[in-house]
Amino acid sequence: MSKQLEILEYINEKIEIDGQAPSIREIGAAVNLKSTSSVQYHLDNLVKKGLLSKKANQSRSISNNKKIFNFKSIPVIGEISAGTPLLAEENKIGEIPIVEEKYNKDLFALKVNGDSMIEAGIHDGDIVVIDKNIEPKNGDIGAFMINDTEATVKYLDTISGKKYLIPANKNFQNFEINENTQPVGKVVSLFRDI
Amino acid sequence: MSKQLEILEYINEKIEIDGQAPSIREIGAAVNLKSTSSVQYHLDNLVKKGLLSKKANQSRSISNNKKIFNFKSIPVIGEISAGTPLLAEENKIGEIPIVEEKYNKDLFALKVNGDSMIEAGIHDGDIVVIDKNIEPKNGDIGAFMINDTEATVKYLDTISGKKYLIPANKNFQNFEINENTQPVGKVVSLFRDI
DNA sequence: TTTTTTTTCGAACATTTGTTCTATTTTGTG
DNA sequence: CACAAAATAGAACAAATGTTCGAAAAAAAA
Repeated sequence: MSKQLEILEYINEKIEIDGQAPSIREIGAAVNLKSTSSVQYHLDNLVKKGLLSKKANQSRSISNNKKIFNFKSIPVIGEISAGTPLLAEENKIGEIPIVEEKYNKDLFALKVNGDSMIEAGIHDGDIVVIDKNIEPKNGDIGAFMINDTEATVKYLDTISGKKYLIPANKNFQNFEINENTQPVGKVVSLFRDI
Repeated sequence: MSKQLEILEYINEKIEIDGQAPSIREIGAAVNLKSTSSVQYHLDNLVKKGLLSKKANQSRSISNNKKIFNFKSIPVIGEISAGTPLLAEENKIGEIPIVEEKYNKDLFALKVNGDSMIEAGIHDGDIVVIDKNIEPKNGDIGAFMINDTEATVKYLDTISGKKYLIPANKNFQNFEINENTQPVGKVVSLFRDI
């Protein structure tokens, strides 16, 4: 393997493991180059090739120029303990990753319970991502809090002037929205482990 | 805001933006502390509290001790260009994030085309994650290459001794596996934007 | 107020680290 | 082989950086 590649791989590995780039001398030691200038020589070439960046006169400032996919994570909410707010830490059962472009701070995820939405392709155990920032409109799938104790995922629609939560399952009944039903947000995506 | 918090936030911000921790003097300049030892004083306390870590005598080695969710990404394959291998770079239409614990190098994702699996809750446009490392068994949902030109997602099962690819849609027909049908892997999870 | 504790400063020092220069060695090529 | 190019070494230097100490200032407590 060429020295250049060896250096590149060592740097990437070091950044991955330590979260910090190595110093010139550390690189030299790792790839068996006894002189810092030998390392500099290869670093210069790697920078010229556009494979690395570094700041002048700043220690451990090497960074690789890979296209970076940045991910954020959002909390996953499971069963809701009585009397706790939906997003309380104790209801959290995990985190799921979201690409940065889709992320916003009003996103969270809910583990779906039951088969009431199975005809919409939402299965028991699926995790749905909800955007609190988007109020579900007629025809949307949304998350709703009922009596502050239960979170449910349903279609929202208006029938003869009245608003209903509508399951996607013939075995379930529509539920007329009352003052104890609060919209939480719109379902924007879905995850499933098979 | 307390100096300690101010320092903590500056460090986190700096790491986020630069991908590299600040030096003691940079911190001092940012939070208005004229002496490096004043900064050290607060850093020591933050380390004692367990909020930060740092390596002795190593520049820019401060790291925050947040619980880190590490994410990896896997390629998403769209339409397969004729004559190209399934995972060819030109067939790639994006990346999706995967939590590190679930990740392995044999994972990739496929954008689903059509409604043939809709009764299994897999819709047109969904993205299914496939593990090339797991050969689909009877009853599993798997990805298969047909004639090296088309990737399809179907149930696999044996009927009267013959192996079939079985759609989850009454309007589609079973397809008997022949020598031009190659299993690619098992479908292990699913993503959908709604 | 007095006392104690917390916080800040200044300066000096020791390492670490990046930079630059020239010379030597190795490698590739005609 | 002779020559040129690429790669490595060595050393010296400058700058960045972490560390430590004692004293002063500020804030909190008694």
